[in-house]
Amino acid sequence: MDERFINDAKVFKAFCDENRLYILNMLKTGEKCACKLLAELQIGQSTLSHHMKILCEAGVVKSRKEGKWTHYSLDSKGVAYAQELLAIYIIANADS
Amino acid sequence: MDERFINDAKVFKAFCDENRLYILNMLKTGEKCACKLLAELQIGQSTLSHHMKILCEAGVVKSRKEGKWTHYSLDSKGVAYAQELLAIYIIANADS
DNA sequence: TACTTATATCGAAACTAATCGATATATAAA
DNA sequence: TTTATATATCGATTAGTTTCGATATAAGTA
Repeated sequence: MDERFINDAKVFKAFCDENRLYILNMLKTGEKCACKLLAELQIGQSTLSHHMKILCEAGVVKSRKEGKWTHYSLDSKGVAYAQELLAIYIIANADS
Repeated sequence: MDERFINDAKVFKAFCDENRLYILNMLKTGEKCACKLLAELQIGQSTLSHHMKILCEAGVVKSRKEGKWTHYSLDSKGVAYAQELLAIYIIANADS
């Protein structure tokens, strides 16, 4: 198995959990503090931290520390990359 | 948790496994028989069948029976839907 | 410095998904 | 009808993920 497929699967894994989709949906309206995300979700604080790590490592979300708080927002570059990646897998073209 | 996020996560789960990405990559060049996919992959026949079911249920792949053989191909409608869905989650816009 | 608060990390439990071998089904061929 | 082949389903196992509570870290406040 080409390592490419393993790495690409990691990016898509960011979108495989309903809590993460809910988080992404909240971030669409702009940067949010972890505490604000936590208040909306029905999960514990450590679980949120885990999901934010997955989203950040997939590159679709970026974090910014400000004092005690961590603010999260969509990372436009990572978001664009995820889109391109999906297109690569499902859009037929002359080259492939 | 809104059921919407649970359902949408199911679509993205199609892309979360490296073997499924490899299968999608093969299908980009056109319809393939299960036996041909199996010959390329390092997995057992029952495992391939399991992955094809997930891809079909997510709507990104369709199957066609011809005698003893089952042929799989990308489903352009499902593929377009998956793309739109991803865009909904990660592309900021004025409405959201 | 001591205390509080925000987030991250750790370890374990619960849940989900991938995989396999065996078997079932269905089609085709002999 | 018997046999062979292609794929699907079943049950068990293994592997990976989500979740939690407890604790650690780090920043701000008294």
